[in-house]
Amino acid sequence: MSVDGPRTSVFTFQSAVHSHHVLRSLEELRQKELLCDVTVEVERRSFRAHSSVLASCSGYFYTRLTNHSRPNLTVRLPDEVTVEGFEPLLQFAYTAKLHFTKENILEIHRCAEFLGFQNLDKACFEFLIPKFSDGSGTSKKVKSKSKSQASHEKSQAICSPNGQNPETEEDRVPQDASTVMQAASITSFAESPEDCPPISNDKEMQLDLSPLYARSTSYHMGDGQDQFCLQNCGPQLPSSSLAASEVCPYLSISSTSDNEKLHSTAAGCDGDILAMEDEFQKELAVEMHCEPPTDKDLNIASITEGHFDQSEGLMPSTDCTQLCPLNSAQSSGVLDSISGAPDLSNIGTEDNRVFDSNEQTFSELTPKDCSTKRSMVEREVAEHLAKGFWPDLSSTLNEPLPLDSIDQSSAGNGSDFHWLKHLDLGAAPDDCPFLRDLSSSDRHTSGGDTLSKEDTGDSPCMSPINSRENSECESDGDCTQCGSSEQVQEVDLPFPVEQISSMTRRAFLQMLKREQLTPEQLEFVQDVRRRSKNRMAAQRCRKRKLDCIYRLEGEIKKLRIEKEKLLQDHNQLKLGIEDVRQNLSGLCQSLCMDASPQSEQLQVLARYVSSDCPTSVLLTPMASPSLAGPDQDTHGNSTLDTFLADTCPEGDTVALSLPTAFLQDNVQSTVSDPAP
DNA sequence: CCCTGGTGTCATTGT
DNA sequence: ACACAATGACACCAG
Repeated sequence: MSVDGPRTSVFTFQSAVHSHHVLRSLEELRQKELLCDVTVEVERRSFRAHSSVLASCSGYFYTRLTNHSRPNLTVRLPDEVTVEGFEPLLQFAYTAKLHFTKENILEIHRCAEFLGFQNLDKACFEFLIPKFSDGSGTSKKVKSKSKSQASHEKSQAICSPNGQNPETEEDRVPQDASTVMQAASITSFAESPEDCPPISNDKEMQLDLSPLYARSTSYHMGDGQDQFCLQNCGPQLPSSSLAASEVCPYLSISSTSDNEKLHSTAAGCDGDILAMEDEFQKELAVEMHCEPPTDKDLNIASITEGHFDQSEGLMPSTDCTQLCPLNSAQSSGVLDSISGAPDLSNIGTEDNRVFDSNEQTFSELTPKDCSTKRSMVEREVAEHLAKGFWPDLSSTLNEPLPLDSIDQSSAGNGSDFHWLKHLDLGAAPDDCPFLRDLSSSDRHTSGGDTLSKEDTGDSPCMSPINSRENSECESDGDCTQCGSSEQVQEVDLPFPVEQISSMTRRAFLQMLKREQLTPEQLEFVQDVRRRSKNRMAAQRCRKRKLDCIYRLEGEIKKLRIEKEKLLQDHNQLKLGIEDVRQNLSGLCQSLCMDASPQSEQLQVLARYVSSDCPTSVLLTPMASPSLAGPDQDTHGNSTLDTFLADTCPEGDTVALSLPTAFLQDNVQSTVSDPAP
C-alpha cells in the first residue's frame, strides 16, 4: 500500500438534459424570432428559423444554406412544399416531435422527402402511411398533389448536380430515384380503394423522436433536478444501473401483471417526486405525448390506450405514472410483457378501456362500438410508435448482458427490452426511492401467498441474487455471498434473498413470523443474514483499518517533517554553541594571562557571554592547567563588569585560556543553563 | 509457481 | 441471554 502518489480520478458528467434543453431554447428563440437568420417562404407564408437548425435536420436546407453565407437569407421553397407539410416538419426540427393527422401525413412525408428530413422515414412513414392509407380519408388535395408530385419530382431529379436551380432563386436538392419511386408508391397507396370505414379525422398523433435518453431525464429538472436523481440514485446505481436511470429515473417496475398493480406501484411514489413543480409536470405531459391545453391542435389522442390526455386534468396531477415516461404506453407494454402477460394488443382487450378524447371520459369499449376499427388502427399505430423508440434505445445500450429471465418472459417482444437488462435492481434498493418502490411492490406482490418458483426465478424484477444466471457470484461455484442459487431454489423462499440482509431486525422477525418458514428455510435465512451482516462488518472493518493506516502514514509524514526541522535547529544551535565555546575559551585564555579569575567570576563571565555581550569574548581551553582551582582566591575582582572593564576594552577580544576540564565543569554548564 | 491484494467466512470477544 | 459489531485468522481467487 502506498500513498506516495496522489490518486487522481477523472470523472465525466454527461448531461442527458443538455441536448433537450438546447433544442427547447432554440424553439423559444424561434418563437420569439430571436437570432433567426433565415426566412423560409412557403406558399406565401414566411417562417423565421435558424439556418443551423434547418441545415442540421434537412439535406435540402443543408445544401442551400451552407452555400450561402449572407445573413438574413430568404429561402423560397418550391411549390412542391406546402405549408401543411412544412410546418409540422419545422416544428419537428425544433422539438423532435412530429404532429400529424391522417390527413396531412402524406403531405408531411412528401415534404420530408423533398427536404431530406432525417430520422423520420423508418420510424414513421413506412409504417404509418400504409396504415392510414388503408383507412383512407386522405384529403383530395393531398391525393392530387401526390399524383402530380410524383411526376414533378421526376423532373426535379434531374436538377443541376449541386442542387441549385440555375434559372430561379429556388434551389433544389437533387432527389434520387428511390425517393421518387417512394413518392410514387405513396401516391398509389393513397389512391387505393377504400375498403375500410373512414377513420375519424379528429385525431392527431404525435411522434416523438427525441432520443430516449433525453426523454428520460428531460423533465426540465435543471441542475436541481439532475441533482435530485443523483442524490437519490447516484452512488447506488453503478454503471450498469446507470442505464436504468437513463431509461427512467423514476422507473418503478413491478412484477405484477395487471395495470392495477402497476398503478398501485406508481401510487406509492416518494413524496418528493409528487412534489414536483408545475412546470415539471407540464413538461412531463409534453414528454409523454400529452399536449398541454394550450396546444392549438385538435383533440389530441394519446398514442396508446392507457396513455391519457392530461389536458383536462383528468388524471390526478400527482399520479406517479405521469412522472415516468415508461409508466405509460411503453411501460405498460413492457411491464406486462415482462411479467408474462399477453402482449400489448391484449391490454386493450383485457381492459377494454380507452380514453375518448372527445368526451374526456373513460368509456367501456364494446366490440360493436363503431370506433373499434378506428381504435384498432390507432392502437396499431400507437404500438408502432411505442416500439419505434426501443431500437433507438437498444442501439445505445447494445452492451450484451445476459438476462435470460427477461428474454424468456418477454418472449414475443424480447428484442424490445434489451434496455431492461441494464437494470441493476439488486443495487442497494433501499437507497433509491425508485428501487425502494420496487422492493415494496415486490413485497406487496408476494403479499401473503408464496410466489411460485417461476416467479422468483424468472421475474426480471428480482434481484440477481435470486436469479442464478446474473448473480454477482456466478463465477463462484460455492458462492456463499448470498447463498448458493441452488440453495435458494431448494429452500424456495417466498421473498427475495436480498431483503434478508437489508431489513431491520424487527422487520426481519416480523417477516419470519408472517411467512411461516420451514426449519430448513429458517436456518438458511438466518445463515444468509448472519453472513451478510458479517460480510458488511468485515468490509467496514477493513475500511477502518485502511483509514487508520492512511491516517498513521500521514502522521508519520508529518512527524518526519517535524523531525527534520528539529534536526536543522539542532545543528544551528550546535554551531552556535561551538562559536560560543570558542569565544569563551579565548576569553578565558585572555583572563588567565592577566589574572586568575575565580570560579564565581568565570560563571559570571559565562553568563555574560551567553547574554548580549557587546564585547566578543573568546575562551580557549588550555591544554594544561595554568590556573588555580576554583577555591583559590588570588584575585579580588568580584564583578565581571569591573573585570571586563579592566581587561577587555570595548571592541576588543579577550582570549581566555582555561583548562578543558574546568570549562566543562563550570563554564559550559553555566552557558547551557544560564541563570534567569 | 509465487506473491500480493481483495474478499468472504468463521470464530472469538466485547458491548 | 441474546443480538450485534468488531476483529483476527484463514481460504480462495484474480492479476
